[in-house]
Amino acid sequence: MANRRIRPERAYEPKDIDALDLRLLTELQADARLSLAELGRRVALSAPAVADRVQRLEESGVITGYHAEVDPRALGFPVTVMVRVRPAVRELQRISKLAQEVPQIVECYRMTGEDCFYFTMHLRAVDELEPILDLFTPYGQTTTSLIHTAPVPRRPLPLD
Amino acid sequence: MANRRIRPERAYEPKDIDALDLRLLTELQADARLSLAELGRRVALSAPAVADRVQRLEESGVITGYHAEVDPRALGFPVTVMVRVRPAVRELQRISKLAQEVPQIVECYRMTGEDCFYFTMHLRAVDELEPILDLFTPYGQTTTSLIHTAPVPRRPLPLD
DNA sequence: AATGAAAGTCGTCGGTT
DNA sequence: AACCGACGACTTTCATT
Repeated sequence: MANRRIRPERAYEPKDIDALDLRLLTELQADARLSLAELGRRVALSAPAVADRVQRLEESGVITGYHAEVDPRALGFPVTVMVRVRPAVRELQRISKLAQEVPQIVECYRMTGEDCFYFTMHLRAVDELEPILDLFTPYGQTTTSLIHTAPVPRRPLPLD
Repeated sequence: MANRRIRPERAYEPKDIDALDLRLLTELQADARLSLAELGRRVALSAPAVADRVQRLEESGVITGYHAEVDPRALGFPVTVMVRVRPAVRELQRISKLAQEVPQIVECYRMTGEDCFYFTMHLRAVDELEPILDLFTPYGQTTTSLIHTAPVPRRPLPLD
């Protein structure tokens, strides 16, 4: 067998993030459209100082993006589905690739356990479900759940 | 048994969203900090017109927020865990409540199937896992997976 | 429903502490 | 690392179409 060296992702390095950075991150997680001036008022810093810090957080990869959150139902996607996949042997890559190619899938993760993939998708109707699942069944066993409610809707990381 | 009337959430109503709105939503999903002026340039509309439309999308609940996305690992949460819960009888409410109360949990959903809750959390170390799972085990059976990678990192709803 | 113009606010840059 | 001041850009409001 080939000598496969495993290269772990760079281990966790606590970039030097201070309490002020955490406050800025908390504010921006709650409202990404706050002006730099308003952020400055909230943390008692001038706008240029805030701009510097935010730019540093972006460039160091702490902030990875700013996104409007939309309600899929309001946009004609009333059905949200979570699918777990237990892959057949040697089909891991194919499942990753398929997930990337199906636009209705808004996230897919690889994890430990038998069902080592899961993905979430938003559909215009339940009719859309079967043809999508049929894309995956050749390469693994799927378990599908319709999402009803969100006891905890997506919320920010607590940074206190 | 009491007469329990089930009130469904208001059925999906296609709010009048036109192609221009969808373009604005696509832009704001990709970059929530775009200025109204820049949005206007991209969709060939004046800044006040964009401001009107965006405000309408916010007030009608299509846009539910603007959030900075952060990398949990860069902030000292190198462990991401997905937990499914198969509740014991009559313990559904208690599980919802617990999920709300554990700050490391960043989302929790109720769904169809035997494991009818799932939640995701970010931890500073695997040591944190056991005490959190122990909060839930009195009320249901948990299945835990460590998340490795994201074949599809969170991405916007396709609105074409 | 969108535009153009005006007033106030904001982002950015250079220089300073 | 943060502040200040200045200029250009942006946001917001209002009158107009």
